[in-house]
Amino acid sequence: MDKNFFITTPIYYPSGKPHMGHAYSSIVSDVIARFKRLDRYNVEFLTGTDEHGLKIQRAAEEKGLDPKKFCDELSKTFRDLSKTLNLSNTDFIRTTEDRHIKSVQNLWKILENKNQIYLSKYSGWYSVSDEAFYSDNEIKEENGINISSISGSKVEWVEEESYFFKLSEWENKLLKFYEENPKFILPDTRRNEVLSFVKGGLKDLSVSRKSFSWGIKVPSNKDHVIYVWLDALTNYISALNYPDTKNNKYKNYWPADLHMIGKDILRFHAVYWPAFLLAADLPPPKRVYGHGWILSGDEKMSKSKGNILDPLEIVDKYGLDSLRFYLLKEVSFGNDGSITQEKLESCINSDLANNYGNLCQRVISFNEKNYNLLVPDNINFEKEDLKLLNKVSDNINTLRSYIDNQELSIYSNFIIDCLFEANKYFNDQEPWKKKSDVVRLNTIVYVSLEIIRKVSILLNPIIPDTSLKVLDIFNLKQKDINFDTIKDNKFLKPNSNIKKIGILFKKIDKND
RNA sequence: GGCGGGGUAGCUCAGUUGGUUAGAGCGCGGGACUCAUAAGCCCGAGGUCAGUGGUUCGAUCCCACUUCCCGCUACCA
Repeated sequence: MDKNFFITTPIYYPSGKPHMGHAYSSIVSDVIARFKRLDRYNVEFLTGTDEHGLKIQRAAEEKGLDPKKFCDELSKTFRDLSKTLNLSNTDFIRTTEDRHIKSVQNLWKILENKNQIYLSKYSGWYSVSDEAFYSDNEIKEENGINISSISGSKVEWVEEESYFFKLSEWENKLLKFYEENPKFILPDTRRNEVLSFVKGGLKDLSVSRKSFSWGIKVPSNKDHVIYVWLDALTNYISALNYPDTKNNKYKNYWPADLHMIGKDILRFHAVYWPAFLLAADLPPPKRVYGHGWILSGDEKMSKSKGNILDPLEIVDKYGLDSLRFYLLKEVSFGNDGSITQEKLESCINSDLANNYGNLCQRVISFNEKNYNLLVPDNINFEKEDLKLLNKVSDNINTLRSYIDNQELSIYSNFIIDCLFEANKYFNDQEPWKKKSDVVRLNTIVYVSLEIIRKVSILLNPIIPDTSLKVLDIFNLKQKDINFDTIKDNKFLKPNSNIKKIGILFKKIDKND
């Protein structure tokens, strides 16, 4: 039986350039996607851009560009980001694509036919830059213009006809759904927030706009465009060829296993999205995970504070795998985390250079001097050898459960722990003193090579480039990198050739 | 205001279904070694586990109150 897994990142609004938050959502999703592939799942991994709305329309007008042309440029920077971050996404969806427009309009018609959408009127203070409505008491006047007292951005009074989705009808059905699916929203603290929000009562949701035109037209009324969430969220099924629910992609991959998102868009994914789907008689996704934010030091990154760490600059300066590793290992997953150059440098030096890099270096170099780059033959495992190797082999299911519960920090720390033990093993066994005991010496070197192989496979989802570089010294190909070979304590063929290895991670001199 | 989460070593965080000496990494001090990117290994210093009171033979872990931080939400208007 085929094992299928569908994971998504949010689709990103391309009105600014990609920032660390985008990079983080994408990288953690990629780690999970890659892990599931190691475990021989067919993985569909979706990312993309959300391109409609007044903000984009106005920005395009200012530049005198056709909005679609404008979006082509913006979307490309996010497509490029996927490449820069070495994402293994299998698709990249844009909300301006025909497949998506068709999908959204179809979902709309179904909701309309099921009497879930009605025409009424909306009024309120609207901020274009925040894309949010504010109530009267959230507005103040400054220098003769009205601004939001929350965000400080300019607001305008909007009064217009709008279609509404009958969200209020879904309160109890959603609560029942949450109860029956206790792990639908993770982490638990986010789940609590959603629950108390829904229990507080749901109002019908405005799902169309007349005030601008850059969007997907309401099928039955060309004066309206479909408003943001009903448009954007639907991307997850558009990419599976919805409304054709009989095709293999949809059949294999929906409902999605995991929507990975930032905590700021949790409500839309955990309340509106399942309500839309239930209302259309479609199954909701299996899980929504709202991860934390990456702060610069202990502050939110912002232009005014000048503390923005651009992911592209970081990758350029420190290398992609260093950034990926840092975000996985150093951020307690689910909580907010922070990144600074100092912490990143310290992480690179301790974990990647001294611990992992140096382990590879010392073992390969020892092998070269004593075995001329051949895997030792004539070995005999003793207790301490098996203890080290089985630390990985015996814990495959535990590792699977870490990933399936999005316990990414625990997964990362398990690997670090293996590295410490491997270094300690090599130290304690003192192979440089065992040259007269040939079988023992063979075994120590063999075990050391094996543990490097195993750990490098575990690291593959996190630092794919470096992992492949290390596994290449054993002449392993992609097909050898999976959870079947990882269990094997004698995967390496005696007397086979291995390759020399260069410096994996250069130490960073703090005086630079 | 309501609800929720949290305050554990200099820093980042684990943990304890209540039970003799509370853990890891980084940083710091010392030691032995030499295969290695002056890396790795060993030892050590450092914590009244936010405060007060209670339950208990016994609380960092349970309860109450206080205080500080964060999130969600509401409203005073």
